[in-house]
Amino acid sequence: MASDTREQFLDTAEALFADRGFYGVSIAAIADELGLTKQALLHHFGSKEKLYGEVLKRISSRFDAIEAEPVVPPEDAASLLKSYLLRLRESREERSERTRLLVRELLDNKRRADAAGTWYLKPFLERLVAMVQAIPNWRDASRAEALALVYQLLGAINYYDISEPTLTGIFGSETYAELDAVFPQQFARLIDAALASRA
Amino acid sequence: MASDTREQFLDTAEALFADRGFYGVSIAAIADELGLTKQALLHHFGSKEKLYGEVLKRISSRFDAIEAEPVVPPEDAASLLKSYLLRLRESREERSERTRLLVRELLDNKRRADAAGTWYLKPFLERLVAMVQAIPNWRDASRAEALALVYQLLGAINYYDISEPTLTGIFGSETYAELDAVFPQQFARLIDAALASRA
DNA sequence: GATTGCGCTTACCATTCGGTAAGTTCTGTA
DNA sequence: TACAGAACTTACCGAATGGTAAGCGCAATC
Repeated sequence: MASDTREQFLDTAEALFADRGFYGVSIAAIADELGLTKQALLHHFGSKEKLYGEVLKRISSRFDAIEAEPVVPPEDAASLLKSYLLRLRESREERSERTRLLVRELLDNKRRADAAGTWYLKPFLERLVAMVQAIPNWRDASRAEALALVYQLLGAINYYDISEPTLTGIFGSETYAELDAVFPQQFARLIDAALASRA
Repeated sequence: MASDTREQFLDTAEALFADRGFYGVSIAAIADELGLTKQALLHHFGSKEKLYGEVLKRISSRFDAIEAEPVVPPEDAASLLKSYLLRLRESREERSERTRLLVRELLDNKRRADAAGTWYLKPFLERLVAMVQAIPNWRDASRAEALALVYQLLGAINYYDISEPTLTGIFGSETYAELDAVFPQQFARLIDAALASRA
């Protein structure tokens, strides 16, 4: 059960980093969560930076796993992309923590470019761009155009994902629930409209 | 020149908080930037939290300023919203710092809900929702539906805004420049398509 | 049955953190 | 010219930070 502790450290570190950010979490706080001392953590990971790096690495590998998923029955390219994006959205429950961490990394990696040198998003984005360019309307679109579209759609999901506390704060939890119920349909319409926008 | 120093503190604090986050910046670092001591900062603001609160307040008031801007010639509601969103996007240069800070606040305000109790985004969002509901196609849309749309469009912009370092890191600066050139047109098309998506 | 190495702890350290206390220097005012 | 208050500074402080050093218990190995 040696690597079990390691895995538990990575789990709670991921959760806490997502919640409070790199500088907002002390290694002692992470260890406390497991009833261990911070030196136990340092024993396994060497330093806080390395722990953070391993958390990112693990997320990266999970992205690859999503990619590798069988992409359901071979439909036309447009509905393939659509179903992929909708599936991405549906997995919010399990994904929101990762999204928060990812957005924090987007904000921070200018300063800590060394650790982020892995660019774990790259294959994910490439895959999406390829899916867009497989759609007839978009065949003649440049890579940049396809990427712009992809990024706008991802932004629509991810920005919403990190806004739950703020939105409930502003509008109250019942209005937020209503919003959350409506969001997927609206997003589906947005995808359709965006993909059709290119004559 | 008394309030000048105050204003300078707010400026550099805003920049540093946007860059590194609340916990990533010490008040000493902010003061150093101006060649002053952290006690000078405390003299003006009392505490780090209060300084942060004032930074948010100032951003909030700037949002109101954007709102209050004359909304150009009275066109139809749809192009009104479109031009507003495009103007919002165009001001990215001056806005990106604010966007980063805002996104950090979206991520953090669950923990620091007291300071964020102002919900400075509310009037801004309300205004956008009203603009959507003024559009014929969207007149019968629920508030939640309109809000979902608004939030998706805002997400498309803001998520992109905070991704510049990552995107240049992944694709190189020349590809990013290409992407950045294409983005506004693509966003304009996204708005059109989204607004038209409702029959 | 001694030894080795892993998982972990206690003890400790220098540094940095936000914040307090007590001046000092300058400027405007009566 | 005396005084008040604003704008700072130097000098601290206790707490928390990330990290080092050394050792303890225990299981596996020879």
